[in-house]
Amino acid sequence: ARMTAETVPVRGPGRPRDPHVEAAIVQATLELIDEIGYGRLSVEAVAARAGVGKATIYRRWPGKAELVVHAVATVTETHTPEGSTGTLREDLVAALEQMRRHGTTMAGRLVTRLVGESPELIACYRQQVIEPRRARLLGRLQRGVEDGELRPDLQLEVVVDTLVGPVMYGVLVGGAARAFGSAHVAYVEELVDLVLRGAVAPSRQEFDLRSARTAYTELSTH
Amino acid sequence: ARMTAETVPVRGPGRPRDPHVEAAIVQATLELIDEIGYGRLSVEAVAARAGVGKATIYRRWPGKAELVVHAVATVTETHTPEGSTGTLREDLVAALEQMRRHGTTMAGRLVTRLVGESPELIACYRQQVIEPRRARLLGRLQRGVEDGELRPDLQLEVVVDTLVGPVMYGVLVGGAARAFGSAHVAYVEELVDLVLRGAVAPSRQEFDLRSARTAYTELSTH
Amino acid sequence: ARMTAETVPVRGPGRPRDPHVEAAIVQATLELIDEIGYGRLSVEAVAARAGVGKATIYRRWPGKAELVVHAVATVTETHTPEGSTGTLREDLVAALEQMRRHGTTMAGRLVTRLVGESPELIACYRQQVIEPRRARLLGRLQRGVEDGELRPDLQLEVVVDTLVGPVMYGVLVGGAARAFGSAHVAYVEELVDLVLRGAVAPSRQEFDLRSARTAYTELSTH
Amino acid sequence: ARMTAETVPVRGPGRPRDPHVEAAIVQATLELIDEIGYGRLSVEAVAARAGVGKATIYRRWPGKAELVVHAVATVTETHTPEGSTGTLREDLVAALEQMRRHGTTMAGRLVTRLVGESPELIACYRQQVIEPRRARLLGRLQRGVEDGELRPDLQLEVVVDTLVGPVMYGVLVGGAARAFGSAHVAYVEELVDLVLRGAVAPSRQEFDLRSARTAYTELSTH
DNA sequence: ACATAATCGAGACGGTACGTCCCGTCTTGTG
DNA sequence: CACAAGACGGGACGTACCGTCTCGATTATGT
Repeated sequence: ARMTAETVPVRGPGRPRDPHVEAAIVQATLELIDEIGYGRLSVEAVAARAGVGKATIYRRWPGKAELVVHAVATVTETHTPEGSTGTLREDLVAALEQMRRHGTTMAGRLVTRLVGESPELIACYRQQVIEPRRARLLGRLQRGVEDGELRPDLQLEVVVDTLVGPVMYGVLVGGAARAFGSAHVAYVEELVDLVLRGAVAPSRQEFDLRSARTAYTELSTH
Repeated sequence: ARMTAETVPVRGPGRPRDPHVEAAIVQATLELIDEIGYGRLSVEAVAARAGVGKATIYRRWPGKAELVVHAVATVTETHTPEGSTGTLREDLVAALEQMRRHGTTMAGRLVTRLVGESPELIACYRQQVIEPRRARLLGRLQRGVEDGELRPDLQLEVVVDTLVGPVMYGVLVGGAARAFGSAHVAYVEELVDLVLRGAVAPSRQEFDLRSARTAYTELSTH
Repeated sequence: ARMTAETVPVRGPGRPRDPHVEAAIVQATLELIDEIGYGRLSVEAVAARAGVGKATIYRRWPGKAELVVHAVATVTETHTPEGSTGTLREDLVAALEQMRRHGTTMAGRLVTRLVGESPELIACYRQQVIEPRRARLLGRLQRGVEDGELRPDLQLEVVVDTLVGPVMYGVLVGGAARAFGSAHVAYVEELVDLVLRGAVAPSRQEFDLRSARTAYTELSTH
Repeated sequence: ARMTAETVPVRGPGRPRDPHVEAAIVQATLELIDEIGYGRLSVEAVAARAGVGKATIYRRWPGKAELVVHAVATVTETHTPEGSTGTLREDLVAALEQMRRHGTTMAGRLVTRLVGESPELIACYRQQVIEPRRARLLGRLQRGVEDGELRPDLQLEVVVDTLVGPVMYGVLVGGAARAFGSAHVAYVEELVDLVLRGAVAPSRQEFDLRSARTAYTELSTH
């Protein structure tokens, strides 16, 4: 089943779809999720608030879940800072920190609510939101290998998971990230340090990791 | 809101509640969650499958969410496997592997369906299933520190997350674990090796990690 | 397909249907047909006015058409004057006149609107409304034959049609009954006289028909 | 409300209307009324079957009702059969028989579907189909009176109804005509005989009716 | 023994929302 | 302009469940 509105609408005959209408629907959806939550949200209410017929919504998305995923993804997609100009460590921390913070925003919490709705939804969410970020992280790690900063024998896919997994798991279910105050960047730094320590090339060990050492230790004794 | 059926039903006059009925309801609930998911599950269907009147369900639980939490809690009451007697690496791999396999059982699939549904559901799941396992892993790591096997300056909570997170995230959402065939133990081994490499005390590095190195590499080139 | 609510509800298990509810629905239906017509009538509006859920209506009737037929039939069924105590001519005139007037009442106009909706509806209407009246007329004619008042060689079915047909056709489509003021009983009398003149036994001719001769002639020159 | 397409479409500038299009629409309309009835007919379906845009229909007729009236009127434009050259009885039987048979054609079935739909529809049908036939019958009866064959004190309008009513009522709703097989001409003959017996001048009674007496009697005892 | 009282299955009830079908109007691009 | 295609706001359709409420039939306990 189609999961999202076609991004390029295949200009056929007939009146073309009004992009303003789509924007209004997405806007109304986001507002309503924020106000009453996913569970209580109804397509009927979305249509009413957007000043739109129900059929206009169902013409674009198969159902409520897909509409919401698309709406959330719309909000999410933005803020994709391109370049990575810092240290490897800095870039990883920045990317994960952004991911972590995303989990605490409205949009992130929405997604949290949606994952697990159905296999299709998970697939949709992965494709739209997760994979791009994984890919970006993967690219940065690849460069690390090329620069001789990381060991050449790493399974980078696993390394990415080892970075992304704890953060997203913390967002979805809650682990140390919650227990020790996921609001703080120190958690992410500790995570990156741990993984990098096992990932950097032996010759660089001393050089790259001597930073941000104390922050988390101090925090965790609060 | 009350979350579970009263454990001791205030023995008074009148016909007592039939425990077989409760069992049938829970069974039907679990089956239906597994088959069609929480979202599409209806109390009506549960009643029909259990051969029970709707009122009989509402007499015990305030609503669908509470029923489901109770049912899942019933299943996931931990059957804690015995202690750890192997290497640190062996023990970690074993624990994570069990966790990963759990995600493919019915109970595990149930959780997948429930993640993100509601704070109560997550809380229940964490308390019943996750925390015991985290605690066990944490204990094993602590022993590793005491044995001098692991660095003494580690934030063990973060280390636990770094091990549990990727596995559970793979189960719930799918990452490299899915891409490279999460069915294989090699994924878990690669993960443990990566983390341990960053976690073992410098003096033990050479000693502990020279194993299971090739398996994953070979697999991933299939 | 079932066409009407079951008259005797086959007392099974479960909560029995509330007869007050049915009455309210029928009442609301009749009111709304009267106010806005069959075409503009909606089950939704009926439910709202009756203070009833839509499902409660659909539990009893398959759809709008059947509901309306039942409601109209309810109104119609009443006013079935049993005995026939007058002359043959008087009884026939009375019966047809009642039929004609019925066509001008609300209920009658409603039926007019319904006939032609679908073959099923016509069948339903015939069974519920027309056939009983035809049967009554037929019975009266039969008595006329037994009394020696009518010719014994008549096809009474055809005679019934010859009496009912013009009246109902006038109601449905409009003929002389409309053109000459269907509001007046004289049309029916003229019709009965014409038919009887061809139906009475030769020996009774002079005796039975010498009445009500002039009324219609006078009217038609208005 | 305007009822038909403009007959002369105000020849101005721009592309003229395609007459083929109009024909296709009318054809599709008639087919669909015959197949699913007026109630279930939709402009959308008409457009689809005619291979035409909806706007093209609404450009010609204000709505569904008017389209249908126009389509039906198109079909029923009377192909008036020639005069009457036989006996009074023969002519009446022939005229009514033609009417009866008409009810079994597509055009006739269309009318069945339309009766009672709306005042406009009935008016259109009466004007287009019924009145010409009534007028013809009336004329023939008038000649019967002039010839001294029929009683001079008859209300001929009522006599026409008494002949037309049963036949049309049988076609529309079903009476004895259905019960005894309206497919047979004997029904019409019995009807005509009954009415004529009450309508012929006393002096001619013996002379005119001694025919076709037995046919129906035999049929009805099958 | 027998009334009392809570349970059970079944299912009707007033509602809310679903996703679909048309209505009649309006934009497109192509003759 | 007319035309096909089809999007649009709107309204009703008939269905599925919600959580509540009778029903009649059980099944214990407390007299």
